[in-house]
Amino acid sequence: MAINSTTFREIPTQVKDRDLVERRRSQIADAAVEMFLERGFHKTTTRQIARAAGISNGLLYEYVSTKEDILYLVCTVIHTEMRNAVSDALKRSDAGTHPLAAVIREYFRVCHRMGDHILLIYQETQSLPAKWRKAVLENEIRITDLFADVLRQLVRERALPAMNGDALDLIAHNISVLGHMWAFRRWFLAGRYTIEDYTRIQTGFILERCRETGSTKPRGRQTDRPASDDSK
Amino acid sequence: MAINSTTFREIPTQVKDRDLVERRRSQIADAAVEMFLERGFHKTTTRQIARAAGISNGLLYEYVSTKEDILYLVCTVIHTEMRNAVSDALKRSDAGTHPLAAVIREYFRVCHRMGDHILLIYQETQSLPAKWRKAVLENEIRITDLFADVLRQLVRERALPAMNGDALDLIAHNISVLGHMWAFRRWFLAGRYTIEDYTRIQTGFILERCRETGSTKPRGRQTDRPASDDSK
DNA sequence: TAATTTTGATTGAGCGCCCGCTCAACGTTC
DNA sequence: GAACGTTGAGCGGGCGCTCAATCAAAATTA
Repeated sequence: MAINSTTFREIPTQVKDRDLVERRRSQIADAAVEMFLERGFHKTTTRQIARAAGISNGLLYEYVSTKEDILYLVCTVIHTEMRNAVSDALKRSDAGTHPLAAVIREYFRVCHRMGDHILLIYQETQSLPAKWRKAVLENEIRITDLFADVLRQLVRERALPAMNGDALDLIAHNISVLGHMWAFRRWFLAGRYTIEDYTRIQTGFILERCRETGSTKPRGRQTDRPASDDSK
Repeated sequence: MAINSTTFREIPTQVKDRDLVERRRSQIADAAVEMFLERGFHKTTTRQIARAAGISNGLLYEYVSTKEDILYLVCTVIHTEMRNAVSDALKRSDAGTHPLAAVIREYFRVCHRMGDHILLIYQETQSLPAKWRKAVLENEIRITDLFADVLRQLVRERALPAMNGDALDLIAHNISVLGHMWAFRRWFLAGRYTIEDYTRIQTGFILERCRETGSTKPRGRQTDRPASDDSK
């Protein structure tokens, strides 16, 4: 998995060859992801990472200057993969269902597949130096923004009733987090729901208000109310 | 904050005096909570904990046999406090609003107050030995169950429309997690919503389906549909 | 009651290990 | 023979945990 070029520039290195840096960092990140998933960040040693990446532990420190750098690489790789998976899914427009339902289904599928990775980010973000923690949290928001964009688009197309911005943004956050919820409560939820059931029920909740308006042509029963009826 | 007597018995000790054990463990847990909130579990040393608790680091190990034991104490203390806060809130029945709205408001208030504690549990649960991690996760479910109980009660009283068990349970989980969401996305959300706004909008989403049925006397517009209308 | 022993709580110096990180030395390529 | 990439032994320090010694108070004895 290639590493975001921004991240690439943020972490200093002595090595001149740009391509080599990117390749080595990918090796390192890929090896580290595996180990962090298994043992967690703190219980994994830099020696183990180097060995798994197939390089000496001295060389490791030519491409990275602290162990936290590695964690940052890992978080970036994970977010990049999630973002790509989600935005790929958004492109494949899925006929026959409500477009929002399709988005949610694809996203939840990603959360199902990458459950451990999501957990890892929740758990280890705090171990990053402030500057990079901020970057990681903002990556999280960038994924949420994908949903907000879709929602706005659907409102514009009248596939969803009009609503105010605050409510719309929160729906985007809810989609994000309800996906994550499957990841961090899977140990419990998977015992009583399949991911399909989970997706169906949650989609029901999220779409509640526009459910009866059909898939693309809303009857606008509620559109007369301008927003989410929470007029202060 | 007194420590759950179950936990009390789970952790072995050489000290005979039961009261003393409980008192000392409270000292230790209280000191540790503070330090874990500030520095995190891994960056806090047992020496620091002992010092903050006002005892020698040798004595620490008379009441606890590993550093992880301390983390378990801390998690238990936090869950006990949350559970108490929530179930206290449930007793104070709040007239004038939909009873579920009152529950959500009180719970979100607790999440707001204890945001850092909630984060701590999300982050550090993984560091516990398997046996206690399980116990901590189950404590999380016990809180969720409080909501499920309320929901069932409200359905019985017809303050909420009938719905099937799966959907009802998931609503309880959603309430839990949307409260947590305020904790772990506060750095972002607090910039655009007050906790009151957040509560209002989220309550709107959760109550969507029974919103128009009034606070206690539903008109039953939807009760004819037996469940959450997701008939497979 | 005074002296003595026993029991249980407490101390803190220190052991042993681990792990992040460095650096002198060594290829390799041009 | 530069320039660059790579190696791995080893330094330095930190930290979880232990244990012989100490203190306090209760129990026992005279």
